[in-house]
Amino acid sequence: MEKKTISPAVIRRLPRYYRYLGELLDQEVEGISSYELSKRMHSTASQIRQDLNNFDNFGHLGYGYNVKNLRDKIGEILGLDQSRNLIVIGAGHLGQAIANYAQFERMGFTLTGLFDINPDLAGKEVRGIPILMLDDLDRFALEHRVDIAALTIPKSAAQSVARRLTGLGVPAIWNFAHVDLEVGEKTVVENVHLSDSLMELSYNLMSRSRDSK
Amino acid sequence: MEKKTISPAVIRRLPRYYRYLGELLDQEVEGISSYELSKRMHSTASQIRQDLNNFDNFGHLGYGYNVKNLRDKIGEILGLDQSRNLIVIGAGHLGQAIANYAQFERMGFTLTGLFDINPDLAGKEVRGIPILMLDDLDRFALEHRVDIAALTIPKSAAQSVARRLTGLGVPAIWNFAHVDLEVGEKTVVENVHLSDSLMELSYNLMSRSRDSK
DNA sequence: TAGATTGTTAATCGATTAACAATC
DNA sequence: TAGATTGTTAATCGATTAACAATC
Repeated sequence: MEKKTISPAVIRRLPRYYRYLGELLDQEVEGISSYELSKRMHSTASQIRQDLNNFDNFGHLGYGYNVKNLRDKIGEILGLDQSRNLIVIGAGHLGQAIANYAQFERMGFTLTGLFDINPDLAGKEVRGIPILMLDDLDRFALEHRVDIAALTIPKSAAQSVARRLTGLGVPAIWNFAHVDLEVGEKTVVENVHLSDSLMELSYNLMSRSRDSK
Repeated sequence: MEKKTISPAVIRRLPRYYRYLGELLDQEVEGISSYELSKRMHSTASQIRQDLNNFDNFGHLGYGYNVKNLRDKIGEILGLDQSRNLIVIGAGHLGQAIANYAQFERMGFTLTGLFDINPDLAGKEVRGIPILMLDDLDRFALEHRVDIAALTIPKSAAQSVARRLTGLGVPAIWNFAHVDLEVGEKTVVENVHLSDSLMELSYNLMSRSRDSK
């Protein structure tokens, strides 16, 4: 159905294009050349043209790209035109931060469930969604379609919950626990390893002070 | 002082090595070969040897690598042997999640301040650290050394706070707002763009269902 | 010792940058 | 039209994988 496969390096850049094109849209910019966009994004015109040519030919010779068309197309490629049900497992601060992040709804994600093991939280609502006990997960998953489960639980619990989720047929896990989950090939896992990110920051901070000496 | 420069691709992998070596240490594994480690990490022995040879020669012929030595060395390269003061700006759920994450202290990061603009939060404590008002930031920064500021505030406020931080001489920003901050070259910025991460997940979910057809 | 495993060079693969003919 | 800007090919750069002599 789709033509050529798009390289991982390009995929990683697509959300960033999407974000910048959204800003341009807010600023009511209708069209932009690869060169102008590259200046804004601190990228290169060459890379932008290479990237965008992975899908359809959207540019207009002598004019550039239509911001709205291009953004819609990228959104489509990223699957943002689909609607996805998201549950959050772990209703601590991190879980609630994600649950509260209304922005996600704009990208087609709907929070449909929130789970924890702490009985004190049972019934408490976040944006109209009651916190359920983890024991209810199986029943919930049978009654509702779950596309993505965000895992905001300690790493000790993450692997077993992940296994349970794949068993229930949940196709994608957004993993915030500091472990690499071992799941079958068919399950999509996206990791957000905050400690890794902080370590990279730490390294850059080190080499910065080294350079300035 | 340090020999050759280490490539970005290697740097990005170091935190992951650090994590796996920590697990091995917990399991009281003393030594491991590049081949064994590659199986655990779903990587290749060749890449591991290439990566580790960026710093000192740590391997022992016919034996492999000493887990403890190697982990310490990687920690040192990442700067985890230094102690760093961290402040969190934005005491919402995300900010509190980070403030509460005790694990960071093990890597040499100490939470020293927590700021918000909501007067209702003034004086409330998180792990013994009182929430201060953003107005107090300048005075605080003059009185205490701040190495890293985590920005867990809406994107509309992020750029101006970032400018303020750099003005105060804060060398590094851990940015959770969904904008790319425009700061001087000397400031280290590490971005955690959750929406980008979710979009990448969405893409992978799309292509998964495409493949299985 | 003999088997195991490194460090390192060479080969391959992928990603980025440069260049320019085509054309709106 | 003439200037601007694309799509795309070729050149360069960087990262990964393969191979193997050196040696504990």
